Order: sequence, then structure tokens, then C-alpha cells
Amino acid sequence: MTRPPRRARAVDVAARAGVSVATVSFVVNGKAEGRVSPATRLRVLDAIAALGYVTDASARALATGRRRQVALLAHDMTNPFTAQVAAGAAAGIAEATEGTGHLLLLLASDDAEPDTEPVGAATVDGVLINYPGTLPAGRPDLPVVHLDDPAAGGHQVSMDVVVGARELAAHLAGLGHRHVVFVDSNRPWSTFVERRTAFTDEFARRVPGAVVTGDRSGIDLAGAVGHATAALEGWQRSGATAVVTATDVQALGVLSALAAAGVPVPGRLSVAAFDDIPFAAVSAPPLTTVRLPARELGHRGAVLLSRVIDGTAVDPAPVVLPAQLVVRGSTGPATM
Amino acid sequence: MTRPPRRARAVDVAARAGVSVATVSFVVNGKAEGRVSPATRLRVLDAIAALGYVTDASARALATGRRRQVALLAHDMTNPFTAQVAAGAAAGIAEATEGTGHLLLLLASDDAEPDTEPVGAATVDGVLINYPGTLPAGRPDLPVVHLDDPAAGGHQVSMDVVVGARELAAHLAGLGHRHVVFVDSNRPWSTFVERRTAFTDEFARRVPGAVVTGDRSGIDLAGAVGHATAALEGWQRSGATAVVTATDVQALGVLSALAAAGVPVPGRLSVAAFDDIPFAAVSAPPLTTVRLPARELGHRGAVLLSRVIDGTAVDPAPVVLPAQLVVRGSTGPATM
DNA sequence: CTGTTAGCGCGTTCAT
DNA sequence: ATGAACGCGCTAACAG
Repeated sequence: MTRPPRRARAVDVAARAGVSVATVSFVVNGKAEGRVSPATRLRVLDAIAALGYVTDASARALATGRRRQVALLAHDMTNPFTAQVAAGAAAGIAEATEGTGHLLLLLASDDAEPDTEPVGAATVDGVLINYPGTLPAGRPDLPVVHLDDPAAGGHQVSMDVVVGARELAAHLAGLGHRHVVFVDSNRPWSTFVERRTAFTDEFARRVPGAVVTGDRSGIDLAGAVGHATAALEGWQRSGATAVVTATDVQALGVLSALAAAGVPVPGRLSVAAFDDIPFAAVSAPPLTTVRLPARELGHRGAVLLSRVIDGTAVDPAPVVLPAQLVVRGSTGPATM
Repeated sequence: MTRPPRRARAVDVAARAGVSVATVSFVVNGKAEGRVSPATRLRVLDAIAALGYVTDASARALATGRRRQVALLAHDMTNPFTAQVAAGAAAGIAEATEGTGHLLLLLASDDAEPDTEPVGAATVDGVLINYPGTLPAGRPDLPVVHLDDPAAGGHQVSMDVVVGARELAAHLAGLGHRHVVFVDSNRPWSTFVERRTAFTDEFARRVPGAVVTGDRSGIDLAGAVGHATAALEGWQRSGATAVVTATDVQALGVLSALAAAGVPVPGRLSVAAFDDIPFAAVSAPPLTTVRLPARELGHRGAVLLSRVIDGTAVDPAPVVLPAQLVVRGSTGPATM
């Protein structure tokens, strides 16, 4: 009665069904068509169910060379944008592989590089990089898709940040703003460079004598609040009438600092940003921001990566997702 | 000149170093001590570096039975609490395994159960469940640690929600509130049940004739906003002077709905919740909430799981992390 | 101190 | 239509 609680193997299934392991393998992998008679196929299926047999992933991986896993290299899961990318990626890989593919989460610890050991150890069939910079060499032919890194080569999916930035510039210009502070991220990622330069260029083009003061802060909430609190007075003295940040998280920090200091938004200072994370819609006032489709980014990236892995996608054709300005209550007419 | 871009294997290293694969295996796994001479060890190391050799994870897993991977079963990575748990878990597993362990992310798609196929396929050495309910059977002896699920048996780490809930009840009672609306989560997870009953009991104990009106909403931002907007009028008519929600996300939604309706907080209605996600500190007004150490939860859970896996932790001794009320601006004296 | 070798569990070609 | 046998790359017991 005391059956060994050991996992059933293909041999066990084969024995119970009175066939060979090869037959079991065929049935399990859907290659029974024209090779295994429907009757025996059913017997095998029964045995599988009875034994609770599940193919061992490591053994299969060793035999096939496919791991059925993909890694997501990201920086900080605590950032809502990243979290959405991850959620989208998980859904995308599941969808593209019909539930057989899975996501290995590789996060950077603090400011270090994320741990890429699994990549070298061939634990994954491909990598999704939501992180600037390339992989450590060693696996030159490993399928890779870059996310939101317009400067990256190869396969990538990004968002039309430039269009969104221009819309934002036009919006602020139309409200009469002439001097804005642009709070960049203190990480020199290409997506942030693009946000800043596209905004700055368009704003300068539309507003004669425009002034865009550069500034930067961490993109974590605490860092953003601290920076904004300290920089606030300088912003006011400079005559700026609007603050644009590279990310929503920073803007939420700015909003908080302004509220604490009793500065009316958008009465005294307008605030706008990029991302449109869910919390941007419920801040006080709700945040005007450039909507960047984070979840879609992860989703499309995962689907693309799956295609690269199975060889369907060969030549790198960058996918660019649309971005769009969402006007809410944090921006208003410029007032000096 | 055209070297095959193939990954180097142990045999290749062995050949280059003039030793056998066993020797390579020993030095790779740090078992060279007293088995391999320092000199040959160095030769092997050189060969490894020269060839860029990295042990194949699948092969090693097949041979050792250890996958060096752990799964995190979670519901919605978009929820900041979950994201923090994930970040903590990733850090914890890396720490406990000195960088050799990794995190497989298994998310539930919408309201379905999360995909547990990798668990059955033995892709992981253990599972971290931040999700109510147990694993599908089939692997009864698989190490499991439940997170924030006080009703779960076995190994688990949770938080002292009861203490926090009582502090909150005392706080509101002290401010003169007698009628509060408790907006529960619409998911019947034990952690939420605990939050509600602990709060309700303590509040009733402290306030003679106390009224706690029950209510519930989704714990996603959109759902919370929608619900609050619709329920708002009823809350006001009922004579409630405070709203307590099961999670910060819901409270943020409530705050947003109240702001849109022009209801002063805490002037007309006080608002409080559980979690203390980062955004709770920057809302307008900043949210009074019971701080639940999410990151720590994930971290400790991962460390504990590692111990269970390597057999260090045997008897399930539930770990309970402290919770503590953080009073901010969203709660004030009751006013009718 | 070092080499040989038998598994680990599955996929797949080649006979039958 | 089915089974036998080899290989995937590595670990670990055993022999020397």
C-alpha cells in the first residue's frame, strides 16, 4: 500500500500502458499522429492520468535543447512601470507558447547589474531586457529583445516617446508656458534622453525665447520627493511655471512636495510627466502625462521573443508602440 | 579559424587542462579541497576562463535533482504590495543561496489560477505562495512557504495584522469616530478576513454603540475608484465619519473619488487603510495606514524556503513580522 | 590525488 | 505501428 511517493517517470507510464517509452514520448508531445494507434494512445493517456505523470523539465531540456523559459532582466520591480512590463511579459510568453513558456525574473540588486548567471548557464531560451546595456558576452547567438531602449540594436520593441513628448510640449506651449523645469532621471538610459531632448526641442521650436532648465533626480519615490523638496525654492525663484519629469513616479513625488509646501497646482506650477502609471490618474490633482503602454511593451516583447526563438522572426524590425498625451488636472495656464 | 560557436562543455575544459571531467566537476563545484592539487586546479580554472565555460543548468539539475530555482506564485504584479514581495523574494533567494538561486515568476492570468505547470514538471526546488489556497496535488513533499496567509498550514511567514488593526481601531476611536465603513477586498483571502475582524472587534470593544458598515470592492485601482464613486453618497447618508479599506490601493481610489466629489478629507470623512505602499505617503492627504512589511515578507519567505529546501528548517514555526500604524494626514477628528 | 563509468529522464532515429 | 538504443552534459561513487 505504501507506494513510493516518487514522481512517476515515462518508464512507469510505459509499463502501466504496456508500451515502450518511445510511444509515451510521442503521445506526450503530440506526435502520435500516424505513429501510434488511437487505442494505445488512449491507454497511454489513461496511465498518465492514473500516475499523475508530468514530464521532467530538466530531462526534456537536456534532450531537446529547449528550456521553455525566458528571462526578464529588469531593474526595480517596485517601479509600477516595470511591474506592468513584467505582468505583460508573463502574459505574452504564456500566450505565445500556449502556456508552455515561463518567466524567470532577474532583478538588479540596488545599483548593481542584474544577475545574468542563468543566461550563461543556458537556463533560458531567450532574454527580455528592460534595462540599458547589453548582455555579458558568451552567448552571442542567444535570442534577445530589448524593451524601451531605442538605442539598442537588434530586436526591440519601444514606444513612440518622441511623438508623446512633442504633444506635451505643444500642450504646455499652448497654455502659455515659456519657462519649464525638466527633471530628468539620474540614470542615463536612452529612453530618458529621448524624452528630454524631444520635449526640449519641440518646446523651443514652438515658444520663442523658451527656457528649459535641466535637472535630475532618482526615479524612486523617496528620491524624487527628497529632490523636489530641496529644489522647490530654486524652481520658484527661477520663474518657471511648469515642471516636467521623466517619469510619473517623480511627478508624484513633486506633487507631494508641492502640496507640503503649499504651492498650488496647477495654479502656481503646472506638473506633467511620462508613463501614465495607474496612480497618475488618482493623484491630487490627477496628473497630465504621456501615456506609455508598459503592459503592451512587455506583452509584445514576449511575443516577439518567442518568434525569434522559434525562428519565425529573423530580421530585426523594431516595433514601435504609440504614445499619447493624456491631459488631466495638473496642467493649466501659465501664471507668473 | 571558424571555431564552432558552440558552448564549451566540461569535456572541452578537461581536454584543454589535460584532466578528466571529474576533476573539472570538482573544481567547478568547490569540492576540490583535498581532492585536486592546487596546481591542476589552477590549470582547470584557466581552461574554464579561456573557454568561457559555464555549467549547463539542465544537465546539472538532472544529475543532482536540484534545480536552483524557486517559484513565486502571485496574483497581480501590478499591485505595489505584490511587487514589493517579489522584489524582496528575489533578493532573499539570491542572498540565501549566495547568488546561485533564482526566481521563477508564476502569475495568475486575470481571475484564473496561476499556472503551476513548472511545479509539477519539477522545474523548481520549492514554492513561495503569495496566494490563497494550496498547490495542486501531485508533489506532496515539495517545500512550500506561504506568504501572508495566516490560515495556511505548514511553513509560513505572515504579518501581525491583528496588532496593526487594533492600533488603527484605537486611533479612530480616540478621534471620536463611532460609525465607520469598512471596505473589504472582494477576494476572500484570510489576510483580509483578519484585517476586517480584528479591526471591527477592537473598534466595537472601544466604542460603545459603534457601527461598522461592511462593504467590499476590487483591490485594483480602477475597481476601487469605481466602487467608491458609486458608494460615496450612501456612505455620507449613513452618517459614517470614516472609511477604512483593506488595502492602500483601495484607499487611494477612495481618496480620488472623494476629491472628485469635493468631500474634504479628513474634514468630512477620515480615510485609513492597510499596507503602507510607497504611494500612501504621497497622496493628498497622505494616508494613515497600517504598515505591513511587504518586502521583508518576501525576503524572509525566500530565506525560510531556502532553509526548508536544504533541510535546515524542519518543523513549521510560523514567522510573524511586526505591523504598525502610521498616522498621517488622512485621519482627523470625527465631524458630523 | 586523479580517471572511469554509471546513471539522471527524456527525445528520437533506426530497425522491425 | 512499435520498440531498442543512443545521446544530451553533468555529478558522484568507485577504482586506482
